[in-house]
Amino acid sequence: MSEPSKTPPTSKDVRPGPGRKRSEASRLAILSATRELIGELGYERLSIGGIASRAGVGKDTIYRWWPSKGMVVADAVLEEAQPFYLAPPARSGSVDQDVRAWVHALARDFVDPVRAGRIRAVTAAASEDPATAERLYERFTQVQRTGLIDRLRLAAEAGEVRPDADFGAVVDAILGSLMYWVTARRADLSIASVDSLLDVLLRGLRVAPESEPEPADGRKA
Amino acid sequence: MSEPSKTPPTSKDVRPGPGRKRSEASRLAILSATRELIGELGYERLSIGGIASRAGVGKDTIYRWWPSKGMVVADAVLEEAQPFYLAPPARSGSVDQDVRAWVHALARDFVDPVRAGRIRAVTAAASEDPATAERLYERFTQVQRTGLIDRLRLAAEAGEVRPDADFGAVVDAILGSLMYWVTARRADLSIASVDSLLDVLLRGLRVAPESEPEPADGRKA
Amino acid sequence: MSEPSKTPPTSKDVRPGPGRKRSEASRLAILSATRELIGELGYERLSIGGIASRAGVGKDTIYRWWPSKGMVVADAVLEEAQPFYLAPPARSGSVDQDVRAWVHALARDFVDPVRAGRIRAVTAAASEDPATAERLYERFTQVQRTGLIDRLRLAAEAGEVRPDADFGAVVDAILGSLMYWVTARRADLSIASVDSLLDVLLRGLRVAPESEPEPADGRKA
Amino acid sequence: MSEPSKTPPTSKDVRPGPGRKRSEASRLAILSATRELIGELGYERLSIGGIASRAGVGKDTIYRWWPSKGMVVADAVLEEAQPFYLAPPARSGSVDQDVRAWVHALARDFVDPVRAGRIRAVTAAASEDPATAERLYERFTQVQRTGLIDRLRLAAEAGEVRPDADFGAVVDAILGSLMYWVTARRADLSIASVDSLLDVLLRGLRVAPESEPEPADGRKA
DNA sequence: GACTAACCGAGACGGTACGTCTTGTCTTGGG
DNA sequence: CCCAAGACAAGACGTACCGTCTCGGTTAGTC
Repeated sequence: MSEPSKTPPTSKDVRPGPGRKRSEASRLAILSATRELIGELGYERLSIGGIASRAGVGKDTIYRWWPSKGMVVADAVLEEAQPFYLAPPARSGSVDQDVRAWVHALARDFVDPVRAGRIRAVTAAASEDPATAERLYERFTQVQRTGLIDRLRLAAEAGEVRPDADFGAVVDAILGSLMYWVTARRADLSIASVDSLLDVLLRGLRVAPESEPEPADGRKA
Repeated sequence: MSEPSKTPPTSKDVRPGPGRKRSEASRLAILSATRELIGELGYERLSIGGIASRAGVGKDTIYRWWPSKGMVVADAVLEEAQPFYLAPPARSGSVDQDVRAWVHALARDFVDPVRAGRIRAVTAAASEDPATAERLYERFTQVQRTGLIDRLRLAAEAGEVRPDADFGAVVDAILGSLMYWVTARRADLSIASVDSLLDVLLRGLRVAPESEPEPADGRKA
Repeated sequence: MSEPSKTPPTSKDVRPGPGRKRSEASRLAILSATRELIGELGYERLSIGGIASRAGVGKDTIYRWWPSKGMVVADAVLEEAQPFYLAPPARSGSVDQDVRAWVHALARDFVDPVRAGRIRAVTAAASEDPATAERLYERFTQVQRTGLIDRLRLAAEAGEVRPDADFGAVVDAILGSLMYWVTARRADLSIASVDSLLDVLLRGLRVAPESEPEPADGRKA
Repeated sequence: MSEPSKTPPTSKDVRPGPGRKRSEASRLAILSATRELIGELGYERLSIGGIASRAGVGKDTIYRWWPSKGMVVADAVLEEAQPFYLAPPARSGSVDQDVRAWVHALARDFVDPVRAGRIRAVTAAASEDPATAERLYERFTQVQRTGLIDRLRLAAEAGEVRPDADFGAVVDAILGSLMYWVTARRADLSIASVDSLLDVLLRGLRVAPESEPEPADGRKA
C-alpha cells in the first residue's frame, strides 16, 4: 500500500546489488509521523523537515523515496485506510440493501474526526499536486467508483434498476457528496442526509413501474 | 462583492475620519493581478509578494486589507463571479426545466478552463484556511444552495415533487458533483453526465404515480 | 538651538504671508519625545513613526521640518545641552586651573547616564549621516574645541605653555578621550583618569624649565 | 581572526559528529562581500540580504553563523586587519622611538581611505550593538591598549618616564584621538598632528629633570 | 467676514530590509 | 549503498519603517 513511489523496485528489475537495504523501520516511522502531524497541524502546516524530525529520520530519506509532500501524505493515509470500502459492495441481496450498507460504512468512516482530518489532508494534497491526485484517484477513488458502478450494472442486468442511466454520474454524486460535506461544507455529515440522498437516487434509478413515457420535458441532450 | 474583508465598513459604523482614503485603484489592481496569476501559476505557487509586484503595490497594502492569501483569492474570484448563478433558479415552468436550466448555466461555467482554474484555486484556498472557507460558503455556495432548495420546496408545494425528501442532500449532490468533477476527478465535466444525474434525481423526487408503498427495504435510520 | 533646519526662515527671505504658523507646541513635543525615546530605546531602535506617535504629531510634521532622524536627534540633544561647556573656559587664573575646571564640568556631564546615553545617540547619528555630523560639529564640538584652543593660545602668549605645540592636537586628545570613553570603551569614565591625562598634557605643554635640548630623538617629520 | 562567533568550537567541546561541515568558501565569500559593500555603500546602507546576494550565499548561512550585521562587519574587518598593530610596540630603543614608530604605523593605516572607511563602519557597528562593541574591544582595541601600556610601564621601570602617571589614560588619549579624527571630526588625520600630540604626551611623561615640586595648583583629587 | 494659504492629525501608499521558515540538494561520517 | 545529521542556495513569509501622498480640519493673515 505504500511501496517506494519514486523508484518502485518492481519485482526483479532492481538487482539486489551491493549496498544497504531500504530500512522498513524508517519507512514506517515516516508514515506514522506523517499521520500524527496531520492530526496535530493539518496538511498546510505540515513540512518535510517536521516529518523527518518527528520520525527521527534524515530529510533525504524522505526525498529519496517520495517525490513530494503530497505523496508522503497519500501513502501515509492509504496505508491505514480501512479495507472494507476498498472492496466492492456485497452482491447478496437487493441493490438497495447492498449499496446502502456499503455507503453507510464509508460514511461512518468520514464522520470520525481523525479520518475526516485525513480525508481533508489528502484532498488538499491532491488539489496542489496532480501526481498525488492521480495516485489517490487510482488507489482509492477509482476502486470505490468501479465497485459501486459494477454493483449498479449488475442490478441493471437483474432488472432492478433502469439500464439506461449514467451510473458513473450517479456514483460521483454519492462520493462527491461525501467529499463535499467533509471539505467544502465542513459541516455535519449526517447519516440521515446520506440516507435521504440514497432514497432519491435509488428511487430515481428504479425501473418505471409501468409505461412512464420518459422524463420528456426539459431534456437538453 | 469584495469590500474590505478585515474591517468591513458595514454601513455607518466607520466615521469617515481623518487620513488618506483607501485606494480603489490599488484594490482593483490587486484583485486583477491575483486573477492573472491564478491562471498562470495556480494557487499553490501564487505568493503575496508576487501579487504585490504584479499589481505595482506594496505588500503591506495587501496585508492591510486581507488577512491571508486565501482571502485575496476569494475576493478576486468572487468579484468576477457571474451573477446569474448567484440568482435563484427561475420559477417560470416545471421544476425540471427551471433546475436543469440553472444547473446547465453553472456547469457551462465550470467547463470553461479559466473559470475551472479559479474554482480549483478557490477550493484550495478554502481547504487550507477555515476563514476563507467560511467566506466562500457564505458568499457563494450558500446562495446557490438556498436558491435551489427553495425552488424544490416550491415544487413540493405545487405537488411536483415529493415533500418529504431531504432537499439539502439532493442539492449537495448536485453541487458536490460539480465540485468533485473539477477538483477531485479533474476530469471531463460533461454536460451529458450532469444531465443524466439530474434525470435520476428529478425522477427520484417525483411524486409516486400511485400508492408506491415507500422505499421500505434497507432503510437504516 | 533648534530652529527649523530645512527651511530656516533666515530673516526676511520668507514673506510672512497668509497661512497658519508653525506650531511651537509640536516642535517641543517632538524634541521632548525624542529625548524620552533615546533613553528608552537608544538611537538605533528609535523611529520617526515612534517619535510622531509619542509626540501626538503626524509624521509629516517631522519630515516638514527635519531632513532625517539624525537631525531630529541632534536638535533634541542640543536643545538641552548645558550652556556652560558651550562657553569658553574662564581666563581667570592659571591655565591649569581654568582648563581643569572646564574639563571637569564637561566630564561630570559625560558621567551622567542620561547624558552619556544622549552622547552615544548623537554619535551614532553623526556616524550614519554626514549632514548631522556637520551640524553637531558646528554647534557643539567646534565651539568647545575653539574655546579650549584659544585658552591655550592665551597661555602661550602669557608664557605659561610652549608656544610651538599643536594645540589642536592636544585639545582633540582631551575631547577625543572623553568621546572614546563613552562610546568605544563604554567604560567607567573616571574623573581621576581625566585628571591624570590633564596632568600629563599640561606638564608636557609647560615651557621647558631650562635649556632642555628638544625631544631630539625619534622624531619622524 | 574570524572563527564562528556563535558557536565557537573551542577546542574539544564539539564532537566532530555527523553532518556537513561548515563551508570555508562561503565564510570567505561572505566576509569578502562585506568588505566590498562597506566600501561601496558604507555601514548603514549595508544589508544582510545584500551581502548574501553579493556572496552568492543564502541569508540563512549568514544568520547561522553570525548574530547580527555588526558581527559580520567586525569579523570582515578583523580578518584583514594588519598584524603589525596587533603586535605590541618594539622594546628596542627609547620609549619615544618605540611608541612613535608604532603609532605612526597605526596612523598610516587610518589615513588610507579604504581602511578609514572600515574603521568608520566598525565604529558604527559598535555604536549600535554592545555585543559587537565588546568583540571589537577584545580583539582589537584591548590588544593595542595593553601593548602600549606595557611598553610605557617598561619605560617606567627603566626610569624613562614617570611611574606615577595613569598610563591607561595616556594611551586612551592616543587611540581616542585617532578614532576621533576618523569618526567625529571626519577630518584630515595628519601625521604631523599625531606627532605633535606624542611630543606633548611624551614630554609630559618624562621624569622631572630635577626636583620639580609637583603640578601643585588646580589639582582636584 | 469671506477667502486663502499653510499647517496640522491621521493614516494609506509603494518600497526595502528584516529575521524566520521551508524546500530540495549536497556533504560528512558511520553501518 | 543506505542512513542521520545538518549545512547549503533559494526564496516566500509576515512585520516594521521608510519617506511621500492624500484627506479633512484648523489657524492665521489679507482682501
